[in-house]
Amino acid sequence: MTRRADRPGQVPKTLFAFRKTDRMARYNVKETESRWQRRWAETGAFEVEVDPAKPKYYVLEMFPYPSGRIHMGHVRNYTLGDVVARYKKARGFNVLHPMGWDAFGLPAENAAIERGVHPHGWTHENIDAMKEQLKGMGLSYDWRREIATCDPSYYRHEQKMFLDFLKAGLAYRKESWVNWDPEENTVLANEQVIDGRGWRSGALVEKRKLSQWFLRITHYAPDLLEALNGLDRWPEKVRLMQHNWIGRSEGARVRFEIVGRGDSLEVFTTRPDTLFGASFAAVSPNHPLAAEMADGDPELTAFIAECNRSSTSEADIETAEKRGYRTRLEVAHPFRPGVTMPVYVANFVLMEYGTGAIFGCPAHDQRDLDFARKYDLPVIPVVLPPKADPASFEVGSEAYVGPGTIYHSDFLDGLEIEAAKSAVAERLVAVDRGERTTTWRLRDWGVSRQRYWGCPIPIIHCDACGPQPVPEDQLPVNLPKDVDFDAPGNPLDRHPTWKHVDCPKCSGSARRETDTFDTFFESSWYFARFTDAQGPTAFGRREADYWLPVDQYIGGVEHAVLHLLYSRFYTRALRDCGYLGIAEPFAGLITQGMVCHETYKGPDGKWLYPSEVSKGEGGVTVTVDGGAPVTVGRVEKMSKSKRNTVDPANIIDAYGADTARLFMLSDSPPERDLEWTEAGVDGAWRYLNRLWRAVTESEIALPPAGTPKPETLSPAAEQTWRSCHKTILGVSDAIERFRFNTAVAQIRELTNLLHNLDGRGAGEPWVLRFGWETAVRLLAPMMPHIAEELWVQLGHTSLLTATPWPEADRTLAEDETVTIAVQINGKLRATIEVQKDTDKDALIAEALGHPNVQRQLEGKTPRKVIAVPNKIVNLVA
RNA sequence: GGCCCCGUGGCGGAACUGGUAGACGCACGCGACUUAAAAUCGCGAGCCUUCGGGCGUGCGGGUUCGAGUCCCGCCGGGGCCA
Repeated sequence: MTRRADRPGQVPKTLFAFRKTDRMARYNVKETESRWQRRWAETGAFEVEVDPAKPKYYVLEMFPYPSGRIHMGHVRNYTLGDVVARYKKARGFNVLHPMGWDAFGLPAENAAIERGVHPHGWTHENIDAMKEQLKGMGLSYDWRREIATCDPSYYRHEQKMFLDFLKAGLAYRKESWVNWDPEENTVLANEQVIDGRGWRSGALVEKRKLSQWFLRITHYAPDLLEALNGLDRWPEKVRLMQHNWIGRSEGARVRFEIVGRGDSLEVFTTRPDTLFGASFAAVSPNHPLAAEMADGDPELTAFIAECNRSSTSEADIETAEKRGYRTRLEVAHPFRPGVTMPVYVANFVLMEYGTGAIFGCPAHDQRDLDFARKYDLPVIPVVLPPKADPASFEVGSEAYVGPGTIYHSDFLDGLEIEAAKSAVAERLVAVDRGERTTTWRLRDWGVSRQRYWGCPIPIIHCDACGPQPVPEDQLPVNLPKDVDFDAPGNPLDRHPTWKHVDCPKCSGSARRETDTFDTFFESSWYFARFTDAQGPTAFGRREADYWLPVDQYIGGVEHAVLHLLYSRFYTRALRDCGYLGIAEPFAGLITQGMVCHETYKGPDGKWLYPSEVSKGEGGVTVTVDGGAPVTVGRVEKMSKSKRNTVDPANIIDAYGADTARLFMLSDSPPERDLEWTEAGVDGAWRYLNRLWRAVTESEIALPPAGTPKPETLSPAAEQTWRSCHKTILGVSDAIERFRFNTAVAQIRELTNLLHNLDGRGAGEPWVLRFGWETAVRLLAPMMPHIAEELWVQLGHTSLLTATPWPEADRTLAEDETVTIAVQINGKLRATIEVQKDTDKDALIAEALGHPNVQRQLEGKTPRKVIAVPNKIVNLVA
């Protein structure tokens, strides 16, 4: 059985064989690829400047975190972007295609803690290593525009932006509840809390109230929602996710009078129509009223503390058991004189949503029902399902949330739900007990992190003057490098000198803010910095106006909400602070699928790397050393934990970048998951070699480059020539629609045709030259190195990268004849070859004359005949 | 639970607005070359077949001359929101 290299690091057997048998100039992948990479760099092939005379096109791939090594996800991402960039360049666009590093973040600090290396050095070493790897992929970046967000020349600008946001009221400070890891002395994001414990320390996470900086993303909530409609080159899926995340909901605020006190409890509800079904009220454990009632009540204090120990994420709250504590407070129903309801502190009410308080209508809300059953509260149905009998309708263990008619509800009786919502709101306004409102699920963006490796927040805290912005002439606030990671918590906090400064207002002694920005801050504007990466300001207005928005942005779906939403917000904030003139940063978006691989387990049940297993005789999978049986598991996303990763460095080393790139493009469309298979890479590799041999080892002497087309072409030559034109059109269209897999398929089809042309007929050598040139030019965005090399082999001296995209002759791409399917009763019975645009009657006559048709009809005349020129004939017998 | 997406050969996937289902590739089989193998090249291939044809795009129904494509209802997988 044939086998490819089982270890990615090993040179594939195919490569050995090829080298041994090849007598002529062989294709030396390594030498060729690095030579062209050098050539592109030397000629500045991808360096661009603002040029108002040319149409611009900005291609951007989500920049990586410099972890030190590229993974297959990067390879896929950057290959997709590179195809678009190179294609658009060939199409005459002034293409901006930059790359940089999302260089702040936790892993650098973890490395510092675990291995005693400084985040700065660690990050820069990683950048150097990854840059080398990226360069080996032959990507068409303008490397002069490279940025690293941890560089003060980058982050100083966002410090300035933050101060501008502060002035514009878009940034503010407030206390909020956070996940606190008591062992690490830091705040954790919700996704860093696993089962109520810190993801690294394993300590039980607490909720704490902390003063934090926020960006007022909610100010733009209506626009961020509305403008999704205009993002017509975004995947519907992503727009939907953002729509849900922003979560506009219409409802009402209702103020319930607290019995025996002068004040009232304000609740938000999306179902004001069910007000008469209310049987309790509940506040969040973090509601001021809860704190007030807990004062002197140890049991409630304990309950609140317990709630604060559990996760803050909505999904966790939703699945957790609904629990509450009954306070001694009662509230009065606004429209039911004399009726009062108990007030609970409940673990399923979120302080951050609405008003942090709800009324419970158990009959028509599942959470409220669960709660009511547990605490034995009344369940009063007020929405009668269509056709249900009011006398017998009851709510059991499932709340009724469907449509219906309101009953048991005084002045609302008989109304439909929507009408009842309006009626209640009107009445609430009339008695000054509430009104209609819209609330949003979206919350302001907390940007403070108790971390060292991030952008310092340019604020000075003065006991006398409060928080003061760092004066602009003192920017940037540089991160000090002399820090230690010996103790948990933020090293900036315990730095001996850094934080001690004078207050810019009163000159008294004050302290620097020791929190740093969330790293989503840096990625919210890097696309703008790329337009003018070396400039003294964040970016020039002229550059930004010319290049922005990004025409095509490409990255993983995992950023569908946060990064993409933050960037949309940030761009609006920058616009309103006078930095640029657009609202939407990304006009087009592709979210690529994951790169997956089979999983393997050894006899001991431990995961094995693909490089540790081998598929032997008869398809049995065994370990490479020892030959022990291996269990082949499902195809899953490549991950370190499952060990189903393949290192791109090994693949590029063994097969070259072109092969890796081709494989990334050929099998699946970009948005779908891609299964990495050794066999697939082999296929790409074989294609590359076949192509090389076909052009360089052909026994047919091709006419010199630029030879005019001969007068006469053999029928085969004519056919092939036309196919070239068809392929140009087809491939162009496929690339425009990002269907790279079908683009590759069409080129392969063309090269198969060229292989079959023996070159002896009239004009055939000319057509072969034209065909191979066409194939090479169409392949250039995908396999740029071998394309350049073959371009030279074909006798050209120009850089293919600087050569325009081939022009198709549309009249040649259209066939003179078409094959028409002939159906009888919708079933295919024959095909006929006719001149293009043959009219209906002629089609029918031709079809009826076909022997298969005559046999099938057995002399009968069809009852009905459908004929569509250039398409089909259907005879209904 | 709600909303959205996806179900096509042994496998990845093609099929633009309804019009010859399965392009291209992987795996497979046969043949050529070879002492032999690998590589390479050529050929074959959805399934069944009495070689006329029959059946086929998750299942059931519908619209249509005609449905992978449109509509309704299920089943299965995935995603987002609850």
